[in-house]
Amino acid sequence: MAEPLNCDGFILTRQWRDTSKGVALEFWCASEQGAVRATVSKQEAVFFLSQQDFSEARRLLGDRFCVRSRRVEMETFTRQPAIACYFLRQRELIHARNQLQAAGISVLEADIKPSDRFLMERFITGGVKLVGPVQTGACHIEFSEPRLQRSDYLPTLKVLSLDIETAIDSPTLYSIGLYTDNEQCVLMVGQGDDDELVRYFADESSLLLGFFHWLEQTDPDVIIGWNVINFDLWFLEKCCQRLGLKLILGRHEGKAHWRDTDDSGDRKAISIAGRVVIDGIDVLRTAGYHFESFSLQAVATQLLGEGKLLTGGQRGSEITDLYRQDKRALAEYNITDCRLVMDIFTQQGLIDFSIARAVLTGLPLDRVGGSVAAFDFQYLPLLHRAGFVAPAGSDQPTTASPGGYVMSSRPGVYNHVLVLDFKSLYPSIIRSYCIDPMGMAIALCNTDEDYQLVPGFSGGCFSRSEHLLPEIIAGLWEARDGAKARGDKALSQAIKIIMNSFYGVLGTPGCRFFDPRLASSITRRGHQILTESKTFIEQQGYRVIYGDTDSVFVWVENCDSHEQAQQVGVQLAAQLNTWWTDLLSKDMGLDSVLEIEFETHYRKFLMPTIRGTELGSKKRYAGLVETDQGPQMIFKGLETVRSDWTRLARDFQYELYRLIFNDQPWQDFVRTTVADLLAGKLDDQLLYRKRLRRQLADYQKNIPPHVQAAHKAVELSKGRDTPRRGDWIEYLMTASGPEPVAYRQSSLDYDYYMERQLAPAADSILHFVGSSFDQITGRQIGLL
DNA sequence: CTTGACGTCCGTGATAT
DNA sequence: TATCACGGACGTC
Repeated sequence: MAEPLNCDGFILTRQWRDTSKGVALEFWCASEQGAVRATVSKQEAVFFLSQQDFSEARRLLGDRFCVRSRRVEMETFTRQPAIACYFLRQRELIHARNQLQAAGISVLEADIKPSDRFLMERFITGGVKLVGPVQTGACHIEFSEPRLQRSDYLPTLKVLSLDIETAIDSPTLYSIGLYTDNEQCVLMVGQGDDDELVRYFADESSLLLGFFHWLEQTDPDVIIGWNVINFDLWFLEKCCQRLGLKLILGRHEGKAHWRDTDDSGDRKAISIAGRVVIDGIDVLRTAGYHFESFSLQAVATQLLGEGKLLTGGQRGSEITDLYRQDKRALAEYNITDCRLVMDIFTQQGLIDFSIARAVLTGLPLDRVGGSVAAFDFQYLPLLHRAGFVAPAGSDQPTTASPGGYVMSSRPGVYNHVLVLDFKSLYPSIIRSYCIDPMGMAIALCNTDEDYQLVPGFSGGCFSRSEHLLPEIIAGLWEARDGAKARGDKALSQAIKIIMNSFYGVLGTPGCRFFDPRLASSITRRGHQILTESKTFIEQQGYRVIYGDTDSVFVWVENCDSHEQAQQVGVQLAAQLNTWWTDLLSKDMGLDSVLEIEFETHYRKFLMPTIRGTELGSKKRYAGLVETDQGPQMIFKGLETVRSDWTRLARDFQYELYRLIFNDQPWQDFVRTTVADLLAGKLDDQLLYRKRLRRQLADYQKNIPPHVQAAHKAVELSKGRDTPRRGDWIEYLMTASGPEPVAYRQSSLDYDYYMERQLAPAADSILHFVGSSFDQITGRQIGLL
């Protein structure tokens, strides 16, 4: 029986499908009352044409190419009247779109999925108020034809951390670890007495069926894991195919649907009705975390200070040994990995981060990437209400627009260097200079000579009063300030990423609003702002020794105290802000939201030269800052922070810089390091680690060292150890060239390490103290 | 399916000397 | 044997 209900929910999944009566939409939500399914049927599919193209379309396809059409109160970006064309089903829309596009007609907004259009036009980005009749009796709440409205509701999601264990060399499933806040268990293939942790199943089929049953009973909203889609779930999919089962992971017996997200088929996406799958690696990347290795072991160690129960290269065979000899121990290992993933999510607030991102962008909770889609979701509904239809976007080859401005640097070792940087430069340019796709369309079509435009670059210009993007950015900016004030780092970070991506998409042809004039009007304005800021600072009597995109590095030459340097920094920032505000106001009548901040004071600073020249380097420097915890070294771009350099070189450079920055003797340290290296005391620091960025066979033009090592690994393991794309190659440099660490045959080439690792790591700084690695070590006899 | 430009460094392999 | 252009990896913003 049906009774009316009013309920707040949060959209987990969205789907559309064609039916005989029109397009049906299905939304699964999480709510206080449990899972909710809302079905909305009889929706029309829609795209737009300019009036002129509409006439052409009718000539091509006949009067009835769509079920109805309507002149709407909207214009194209070339200010032609727009016609909305409606279809009973999405497949008919797609058919018409393909025919029209083949005839060269611009079909507008034909790529928006019906479910997304439904949500975006209602500004529903996550939270939703559902009002309508519900069916009771099911294990979830079933809304039929409800009204959906945006709501600010934030859910508490039920999370399952999942991890499977398998044989290493055959597609055999051993166990599935399942970890929620309320229950932890391991389902395992084998004989044994069930206990509080482990439940045994006779074979893989019964284990999988047991898992599906467990999932239905536990009914989580979110499944998390580590590479969980491409490894765990894909492995289970393969098992199911082999055993003639269906992978039932969704609510209401929903089968998993798979989609390739790249050409190679290496990366897949999964969609499951009513549940979202969030991968720990993806969400950390999205949130801007960076780790040298994203292995669970490495990340858990860094974030939680604890690691897995089994580590190291022999893990695969250890798992098989455990499976044969000690299933209870394997279960402990399995559930530990589940717990580590859960702990990482909890500690770092990754579920809250995902929710915040979904709310801000309108993207599904589990969507990876999606900057272009996020822009559409925010922009299109506002654009429509402002009376415009979005352009079609083109795949024409385009003129490139420049990126950030990187100054040439003045190399040297300095005592006091200040870094001032513009806070969210590109977003603040968009706001201050009214950068907006619609605003540019309006300005370019304008014929009134007295109309006051905001000039851009590369032929771009903008309406002073009619724009959308500056307001969108301003809204995000305000939300970010709020998040910062509340100490909500995840949300603040999420907003920062989204603000920047809204600039990024305008510069990529994948975005329908792409236009080099838009991108250039942002980046070239950035060049101007940086260059003129430099001039201003130099007029105040300071040298600018470097700058990159949104920052300037200021040398305070005559300075003898930390306090004095700080004062200069604060003062310069204030002066620049006033100066820019006045300039925008006087010259262009604009309200500046540009804001430069005094960010860092380096007590010691090194700007290296390009190796083997006297030219200043870019994107590489180091310095010493005073913090509450004492002095701290900062390295950017140098060997110390590069994962493709050996531990030897990285630690050596760090320590050498530390000594020199602290005016301590360093010569003995260099000599000792060399002596230790030659004595074989540092052999554990000589490993090179590089990623195979492509398939082994694709390295044709030349064979770099790590690829040579990979080939040797294949050969020496008789093909059992064949590195694949994306794998790390670990190798050592030996008398016979690079050799994989696991199959090394020749002796280590210490000379090579001295010449190619220690010397370059040291010379960048020794250059400025009038010395060199060779001079200290006496490795080469001069010719004089 | 889809933010990117800019930059350094090492090593390879071709070419000139 | 020296020089050069390019491929490849990884970093900064």
